[in-house]
Amino acid sequence: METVTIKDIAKALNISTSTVSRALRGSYEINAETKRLVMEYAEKVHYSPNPIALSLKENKSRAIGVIVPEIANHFFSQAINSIEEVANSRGYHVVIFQSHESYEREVTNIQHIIARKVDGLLISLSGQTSDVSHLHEIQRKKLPLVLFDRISHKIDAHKVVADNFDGAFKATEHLILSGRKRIAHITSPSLLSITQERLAGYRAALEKHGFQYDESLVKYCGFSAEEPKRIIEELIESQNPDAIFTTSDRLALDCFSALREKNILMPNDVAFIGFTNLKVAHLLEPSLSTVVQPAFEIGQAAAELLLDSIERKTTNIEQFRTIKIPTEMIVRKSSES
Amino acid sequence: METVTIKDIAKALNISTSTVSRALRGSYEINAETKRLVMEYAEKVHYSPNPIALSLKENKSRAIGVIVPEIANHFFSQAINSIEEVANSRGYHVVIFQSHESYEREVTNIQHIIARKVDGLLISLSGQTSDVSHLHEIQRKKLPLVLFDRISHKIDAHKVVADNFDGAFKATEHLILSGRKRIAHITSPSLLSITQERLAGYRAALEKHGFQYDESLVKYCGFSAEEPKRIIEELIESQNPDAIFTTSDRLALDCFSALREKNILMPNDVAFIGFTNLKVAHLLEPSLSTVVQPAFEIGQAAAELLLDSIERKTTNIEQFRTIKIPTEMIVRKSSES
DNA sequence: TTGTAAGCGTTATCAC
DNA sequence: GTGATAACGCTTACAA
Repeated sequence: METVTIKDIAKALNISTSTVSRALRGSYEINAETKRLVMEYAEKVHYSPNPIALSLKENKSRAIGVIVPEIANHFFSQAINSIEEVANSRGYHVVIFQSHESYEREVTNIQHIIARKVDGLLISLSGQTSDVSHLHEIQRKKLPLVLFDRISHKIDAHKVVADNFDGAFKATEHLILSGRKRIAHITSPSLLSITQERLAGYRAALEKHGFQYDESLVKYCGFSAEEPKRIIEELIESQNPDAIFTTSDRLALDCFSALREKNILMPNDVAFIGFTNLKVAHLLEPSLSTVVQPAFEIGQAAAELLLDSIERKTTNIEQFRTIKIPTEMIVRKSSES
Repeated sequence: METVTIKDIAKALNISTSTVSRALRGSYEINAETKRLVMEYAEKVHYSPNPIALSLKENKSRAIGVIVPEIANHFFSQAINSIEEVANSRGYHVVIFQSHESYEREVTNIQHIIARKVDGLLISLSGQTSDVSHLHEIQRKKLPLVLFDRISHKIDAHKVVADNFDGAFKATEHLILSGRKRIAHITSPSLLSITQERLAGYRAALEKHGFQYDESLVKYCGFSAEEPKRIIEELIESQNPDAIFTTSDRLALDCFSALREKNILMPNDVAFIGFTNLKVAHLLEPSLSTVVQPAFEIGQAAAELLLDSIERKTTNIEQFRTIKIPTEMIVRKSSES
């Protein structure tokens, strides 16, 4: 990787490196002619400043770290999409890490991130994360931090989330209003903030309409390939729901698969709604109404919040913000049975 | 972002920075006691070396750049997944860029990448990319480069691809053997290497079985939201295919949608096969046989090739390799009409 | 075994 | 208006 440095330019032009530097960054105290000369030569040899040297000098890397449970998950890849967009437009680069839903790997990632000297960190917690001392460590080091989507209440920091309560409320109410009585809720691990918020929305809707909350209709699923399948089959068999409200593409698909196998028809036998991202959702199953996860908006807001936080000099007496992105419900005609 | 440096340790222990450095990196020419002291203190104050300083010194960043058309695409996010895994396990970080299928943005990304001083680059070309002088520029700078999936024949470099010819051949033959006569092929922009390879496989299978290649059954689609929809509808209407072989999740979904709207049944009226990634594929439509895109394996092989190339000192007289990953065809019973 | 000093590429602070 | 010099954090000849 051959490179042209400021030194090479200085040597070639028989001037000092400081002059070159000044010319390049358009300092005013410089001879117009010298400046032109330098600029021309720099252009000619494709000079580009070494960002690593800059980083060392300024003690910042113009890179932000992003830790997500899994890249190959539509929600997170969409979020990363917008994060990348915002970051790039503001001159930052994005360094990606995956926790693979493992607390340990999340901690390791954090260590890497700290060592890497990124200027800030965006994180969505793993399904196993309960203890957040690794995040406190980040804050102790005064590294700007924004949690998004899967957050923790054990830490005071910037947060960006979907309005999961409202989304779940709307979803559940939709099922109720279309006449369903036994509305199952299949959701993510109970540890996660999104799980709790959605459960609360589900319960609130039930209560509003005079339904009794029935614990046996609620199932938490991990991220393995088999567990959801098993749990869902069990639920369908033993609880006989006439509607299902689920919280991810993955779980929705597993539900469809299970229903298909048992020859249970949607929307006749079972009405369905889910928090999903796939544009495919309604192709998959025309009766699938959806609460769209605002992945793009969450990533965008999180990245902007982080960059603002990085660039604000007076980072000390900073108020932590929590941004809640509204969700949109898309109701398919065919589910209005 | 407060930090402990080697200097702080030296000062605290009243020794020189070089001694600290030597102790830390376990140099042999050092007193065991001094070493212990340094190690202990470093541990205590959570010392971690500044990778930026290292980078500057060694002129390498231990980061690799990845340019993909779109992160929020299952194929690429899966590929990034394995790239991240390989890179991390070998002590590298992954910096992500998206071209958004735009040649211009690809060029800009390359400039960023070069400026960023990554140690190597993985790239999958945009749908608009024909000219590859930006890649030649990369090579001129002796920056290790691996093209994956969407490659170009205009450049001699390491490449990792799926066996698209074979996959397309198998897919087409499968449709032929199940009795189909008018097999449409809906595919990506004709510029792309994958498009050409798959088209060749499709043609070869037709020829083997004595079918005449019919241009009007082959349609190229861009990546906009509307174009594929329009093209597909037109094709179905005017050409009356009894089978469709398509080359991406996106296109498969658009086909399903179009067929549904026209009340054309699968697999009775139309048999279907596609290059897809979604595990969902067969849930979507039980008749969908699939040639699985080996995204994970491609990413893995590409990352390994790149890192080997980076770490091999004698990068000069290096043979360029092309790795072809086999594809697997998954045939659903119900498509054997 | 340890310390001194130079150097990686850049900019800021002094002189001149 | 320009040039020398120090500094960012670290490693490594070279001296001691």
